[in-house]
Amino acid sequence: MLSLQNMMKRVTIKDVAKEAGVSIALVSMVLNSTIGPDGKPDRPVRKETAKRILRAVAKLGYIPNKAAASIRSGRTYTIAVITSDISSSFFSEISKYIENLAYDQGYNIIFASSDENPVKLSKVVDSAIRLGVEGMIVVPSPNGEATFNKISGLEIPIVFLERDVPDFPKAGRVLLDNEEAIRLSLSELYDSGYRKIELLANDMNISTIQTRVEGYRREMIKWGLEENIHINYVKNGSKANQVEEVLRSAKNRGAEALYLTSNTITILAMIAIKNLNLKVPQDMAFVGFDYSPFYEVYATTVSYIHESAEQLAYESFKMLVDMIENNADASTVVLTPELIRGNSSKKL
Amino acid sequence: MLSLQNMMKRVTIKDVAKEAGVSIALVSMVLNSTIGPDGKPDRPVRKETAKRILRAVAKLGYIPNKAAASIRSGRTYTIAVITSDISSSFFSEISKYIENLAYDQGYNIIFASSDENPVKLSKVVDSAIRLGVEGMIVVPSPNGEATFNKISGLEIPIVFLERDVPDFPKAGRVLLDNEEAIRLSLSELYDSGYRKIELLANDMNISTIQTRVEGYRREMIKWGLEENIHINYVKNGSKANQVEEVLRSAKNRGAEALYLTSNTITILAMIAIKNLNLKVPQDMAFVGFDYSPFYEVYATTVSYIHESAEQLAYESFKMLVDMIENNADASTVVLTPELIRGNSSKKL
DNA sequence: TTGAAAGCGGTACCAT
DNA sequence: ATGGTACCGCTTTCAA
Repeated sequence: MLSLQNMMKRVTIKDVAKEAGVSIALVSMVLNSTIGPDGKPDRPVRKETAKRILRAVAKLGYIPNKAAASIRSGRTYTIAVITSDISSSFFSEISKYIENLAYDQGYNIIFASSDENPVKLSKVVDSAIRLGVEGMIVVPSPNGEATFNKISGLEIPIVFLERDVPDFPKAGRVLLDNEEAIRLSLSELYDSGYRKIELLANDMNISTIQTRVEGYRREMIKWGLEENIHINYVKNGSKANQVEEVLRSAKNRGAEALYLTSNTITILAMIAIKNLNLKVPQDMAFVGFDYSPFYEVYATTVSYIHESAEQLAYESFKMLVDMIENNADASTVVLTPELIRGNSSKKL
Repeated sequence: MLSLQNMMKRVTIKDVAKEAGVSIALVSMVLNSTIGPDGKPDRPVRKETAKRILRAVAKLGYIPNKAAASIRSGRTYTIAVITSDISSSFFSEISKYIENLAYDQGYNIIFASSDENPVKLSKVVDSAIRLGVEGMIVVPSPNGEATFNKISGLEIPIVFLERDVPDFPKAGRVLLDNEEAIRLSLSELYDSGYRKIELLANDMNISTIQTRVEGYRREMIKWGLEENIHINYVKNGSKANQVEEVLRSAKNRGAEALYLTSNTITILAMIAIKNLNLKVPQDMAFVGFDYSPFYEVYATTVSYIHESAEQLAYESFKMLVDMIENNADASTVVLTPELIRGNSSKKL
């Protein structure tokens, strides 16, 4: 029966109308009617007719053209999800959850990566706008303010995920309680007896990192360990061997433990530690940031700050849809991190 | 200046035409003109006028509505990429390459995961069709034939990536030379002195796995090792502890090495081996399938069959675009695998 | 309960 | 080199 469709032009609403012997307006009505809370369709159509139309739809294999629908209705039911890198395990996990949520609610998702690059960000955002996205969930990359301004200027709702951009009243936010994350991470190391705790961070202009760096400084000072403060920046996009250099120096000056400030940097540090043949936690202890499946194959079980990808996905999607459909005000959701204990931060 | 746009309706081609004092037809022309090989625009428009139009575009911040364009032109410049799981490292790497290629050529990509589930596959495909994709790159999941038939029935070009579906003349294919992959993998183990080589595979109804299983059997027989043939199937979606069970039995019957048939199964095996405290390669040698960043954090360097994600992405995208734009016939590209040697298959 | 027709934002053809 | 206008497939009044 599929062969009937072969070589035929795509079937349109007109074809369905003709087949069912009704007007195209009626077909549209029937196809867009939903069952209301009272159990009946929300459109006044005779059951008979509706059935005839549905039969025609099935017979012809009609698939509505969303583009056509959207230009008239003004709705595209499409949102963009822009992370720094869809191929990163943490963000791709979030993406997957969002994808599934969207599916269930009839939204389409456009995924894109900013590559932490403002030019690329601007390009992908433009493309999303051309496609008519109704909202965006974005993991802000450095120096993206101009682009975010553009989005706001077009009145497109935006939700910042996992990283904040200051002075942006119109954006929703789903963030981690960074102060708590810092406390959890550093206390774990401190309580295990480590004192020479160094920080490792990506050298990126995003507020999340700044907060984490400041928090580190504050905690260390609180413990009277200002002497031991060492903040190591690694250039964004660095490979493991560059991190090895950093760790070698740290080790030379007696570093015992690492406070890691992001998932990316955690993985790089793990590789560097392995390549330097350092034993964990004896030669170098650490608490990582965010779960990664990489941990499963690592020689030592990893302690890390856990933020739920599923919750991040759920909150951001819900907030965005609320902004789109109910014109809800931008709000901020702060998630509480959790410490997962492995051997990488164990007391010696 | 952005504030000018605030609270304004989205600017359309009409506004640009008015601002520039020309007709909308001309605006469309100018915006769609490309620079030909002779260095001049391929549309006859006076430079002066063109400049004026472009200025108006910039001033108003005009962004064309692709949906509107597509319903008239019939082109959406959108393709779907459907892998088994975008959050898997191998496929997300491929996805990223395709994304970048698409960008450069003005195509938009819709990503989706089939979750190796025919029902989910059918859903994501329907949604892609509604969005008007002009072609699809798909990693075939088990029992997807009905869905692939539907796509073909609609005359939508399709390229199968990395896995084959037999009896599908209309689909393009970008595959690995499986015979060569099998030879490379098994010879490496054989040449290193391993004889009790067992196979580990996902229990999935896809031809790629069948081919690899048959190849294993053939090679083992060729070496007079039919006694040692052991094919271990692991249910799709299994966790590492289920693989541990399998490996425990294998070890008990004296298995020395594993021939791994996919990236997923490789990672599961690596985790299981680690959890069982087996030394690699002394207690258990293996050759993995496809690169994964996971290898970087593993205690042993990993030997694996390498297929280039970049090449896979390039070939499949190129083929699909050729089918879309030039009505090219479906063809098959077979990529040659390479063996990357690590210590996991070293001679003892 | 149903149909006619306007119109969404563009593109493509035909005139000029 | 430029403009007029039909038209793409659908939704949305409005009238019947």
